[in-house]
Amino acid sequence: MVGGAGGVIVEVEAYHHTDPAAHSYIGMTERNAVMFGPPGFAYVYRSYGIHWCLNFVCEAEGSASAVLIRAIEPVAGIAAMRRRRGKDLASPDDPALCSGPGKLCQAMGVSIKHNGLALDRPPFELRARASVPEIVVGPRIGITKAVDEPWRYGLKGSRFLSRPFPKR
DNA sequence: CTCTCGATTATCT
DNA sequence: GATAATCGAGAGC
Repeated sequence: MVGGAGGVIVEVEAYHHTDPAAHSYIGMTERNAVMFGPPGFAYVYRSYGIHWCLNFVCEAEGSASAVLIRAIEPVAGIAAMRRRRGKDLASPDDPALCSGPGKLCQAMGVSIKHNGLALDRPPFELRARASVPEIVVGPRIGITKAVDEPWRYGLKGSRFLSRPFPKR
């Protein structure tokens, strides 16, 4: 979680430098430089000029890989997140609060200030899951290249996914 | 409920 | 100047 607000990650997408849709595909730029650095850091960028997206830099043979956080299940700081979203969400656990890259970043107040920060120091707090949940895999969403690559991972049956996964 | 389309701005070519 | 790993509103079924 981030800065006292956050929740359980329920959906992610994998990217690495051989992926045409990844920012690290073309090569290192000023923006994605953190992806080429050591793992365990946050990579934050702007999408369509108005949304923030949060990634975790991962270790994958030094190949500039990262995981995009697509959705979380709100657990802490829900009131603060609702305030930041500026929406009148009917139910306290409304999936619309964090069911998407842009939404969860807005909810947790993630911005360019968090780019390149370590995930094991404030305001970040990364904790391991108590047990291994059931995971499903599916095609990725919201990109224009290599959409069919099955690199989207989600928590099976979660109501907080940005979109439901296909049956398998 | 599903699908289409416009908004908005840092970054890249 | 063109592009984008999205969101949300609004039209059409």
